[in-house]
Parts: sequence; structure tokens; C-alpha cells
Amino acid sequence: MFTPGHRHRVVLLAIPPAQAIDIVGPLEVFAQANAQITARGQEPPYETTLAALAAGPLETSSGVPMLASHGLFGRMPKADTLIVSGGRGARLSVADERLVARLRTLCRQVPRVVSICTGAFPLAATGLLDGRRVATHWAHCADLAARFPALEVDADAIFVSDGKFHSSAGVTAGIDLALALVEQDLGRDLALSVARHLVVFLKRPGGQSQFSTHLMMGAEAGTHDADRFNSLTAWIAANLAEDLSVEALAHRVAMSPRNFARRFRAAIGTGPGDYVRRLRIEASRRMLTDSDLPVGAVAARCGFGTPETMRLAFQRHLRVSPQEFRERFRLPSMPQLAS
DNA sequence: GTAACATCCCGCCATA
DNA sequence: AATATGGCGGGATGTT
Repeated sequence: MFTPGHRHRVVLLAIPPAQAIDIVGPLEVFAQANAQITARGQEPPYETTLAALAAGPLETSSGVPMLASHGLFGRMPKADTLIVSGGRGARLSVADERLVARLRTLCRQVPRVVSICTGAFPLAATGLLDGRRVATHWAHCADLAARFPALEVDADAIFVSDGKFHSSAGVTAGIDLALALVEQDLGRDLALSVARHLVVFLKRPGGQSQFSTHLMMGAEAGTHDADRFNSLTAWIAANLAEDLSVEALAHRVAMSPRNFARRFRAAIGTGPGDYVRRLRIEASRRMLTDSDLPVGAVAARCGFGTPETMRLAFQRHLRVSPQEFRERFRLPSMPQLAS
């Protein structure tokens, strides 16, 4: 349990090969929370450690290896909260007896255990989740339920708490989850403040941000327009195949196109056209790796007029073709789910 | 790769 | 007087 005044030790547990973004995101959230508290003249509440449970690469979303981990089979730092991140490594690790046993021991020692996305897989393998409600990435819900029938997999939930175990669907990286924890520990105001600062951080790297476009929007909650745009951006994300031109969107929220574009940029941080494009790329990226739909179908579903348009968008923003992207990120030796 | 075409989006200014 | 809105022009960017 989080107790004010005491340093709360958070251990972020990666299982390579893992996406570095799932790790950097949460780390930055806790760091920001510390910074905010420190600015008030108090002691920083979190002490964050990154640990890897196995040897292997941590890579960026675009597949570029960032750093190799040597693994931590030996001593593990004491933790108050253990976060198990998801990714390919997490899904593949269920077959690794030694790793699972190690994780089981760790979980028994830690009062709060959290899984991000497919981090639920190795946790489930420990058997500690038997009989508990669990959430995971939507594309892997059925797989999780099939592999571990003793679990009660909640396919709709974004965040599920059962006892000391918490799991998140984590469609958008671990940042959301880290923010949720900070909110739990330190209150909504601080979490929002962290989120707002994070937006600044997220924008700084420039270029194609790998972070959830959705989150950038959510982080702005609290400003006037955010309320107005909240439902709109949610609708956009759910209806990518619709007409999402500035004109159409402006009409939806009963504004003139000019004013809509201006207010949108002020509230969200990027223009509506750019926002929609990013969301489409993000959605198709996920669909390419998580489904078997032909490229043309993915393009159509994500709102690209033609497959060629999607190809160009990928080339411009990700430097690879959709085909290439799929081939590189398709999960090896994991059964694909029919969808 | 190029060309024609469409859309976006920002500065500027009148208007409310 | 100060601020928010809406229309217009056109260069930049994206689409076909």
C-alpha cells in the first residue's frame, strides 16, 4: 500500500524482447510525479527501478533495438509495487518455467502487482491470478482465456483490480497505467498535472511521436475545450473509416471549420487533420500486427481512401511499407486470433 | 517519379 | 477595450 511520507519503491519489470516505449513512458510518469512533489518542498514519493527478467533486446516501436538487457535472475530490488510490462517477450515467456517461478516468488513478496497489456500472460502463468478477474490487450483476450481457463478475463474492461493484482488493457502503452497509479496514490489533481507536463515532454522529441495520440488528448482534460473535444476524439478513434475532414468534424461539434481547427489545435496540441492522420496510422499499425486482415482491408477500415495512400503515409511517417511493417512485427510462433 | 488535384492550416482582418 | 468567432487567401502538405 502507498503510504504518504514513505518512499514507495516501484519496480518496472520488462521481459525482453520488449518495446522500450512501454518502459520509458511509465518511468517518465513517476519521474514527473516526483518532480511535482519536490517542487512543493516535499520528499519525492517514488523510487523507480527498471529491471529485466530475462536477457534480450529492448526495442523501439519501429523495431530498432535500443539496448540489450542482461537479465536479472539473481537479486531483485525490494518493491512496493511491481509492474509487469507487456510485449512479445511477455507473451513468449509463459513457456519459460524458470522465469515464471522467479516471477511467482517476486509477486508473493510484493504488496501491489500490476500488469500492463500482455504483461498479464506471465502473471497468469504463475497461477496467482487463478480465479481472479483480469484485463489484457483486446487482441489477446481470447488467447489468455484459452490458455488460462482459471482466469476470469474481462474483455471490455480497461483497468481491473482484484485484490493486490491490477491489470490494464493498455491499448495505449503503460503511460495510462502509471498515471492511474499516481492518481491512486497521490490524487487526481497531481495525476492530471503530471499528464499535462507529460504532453510537453511528449511533444519535445518532435517528429513522429510513438505515444498514444489518444493520451495527448486525455492529458489536456481540465481545459475548457477538452470537455467539448473529449467525446469527439473518442468518436474519431472509433470511426476512423468515416469522413473525418475538418469540415465534417466541425459540423459535428457545431463550429465553423476555421474556428474548429483553431480551438482544436489549442486544446489538443495538433491540428485536426494531423491528429486524424496519426490516429489512422496508429490504428492500422495495430491492425497489421494483431490481425490477419489483408493490407487493403486494413487501409479501408482505418480510413485510408486507397491502399496506396496508406503505403505513402507509412513510408512518410514510419519509413517502412505496411507489408514490411507487418512482416517485421508479426509475432513468431504465436497463434493468430481470428477476428 | 511526376502531375494534377484536394485538403489543411495559418496569418490577416472584419465582425460580434 | 478586449476577446472570441468566421471568412478569405494561398502556400504547404497530402491524396489520387
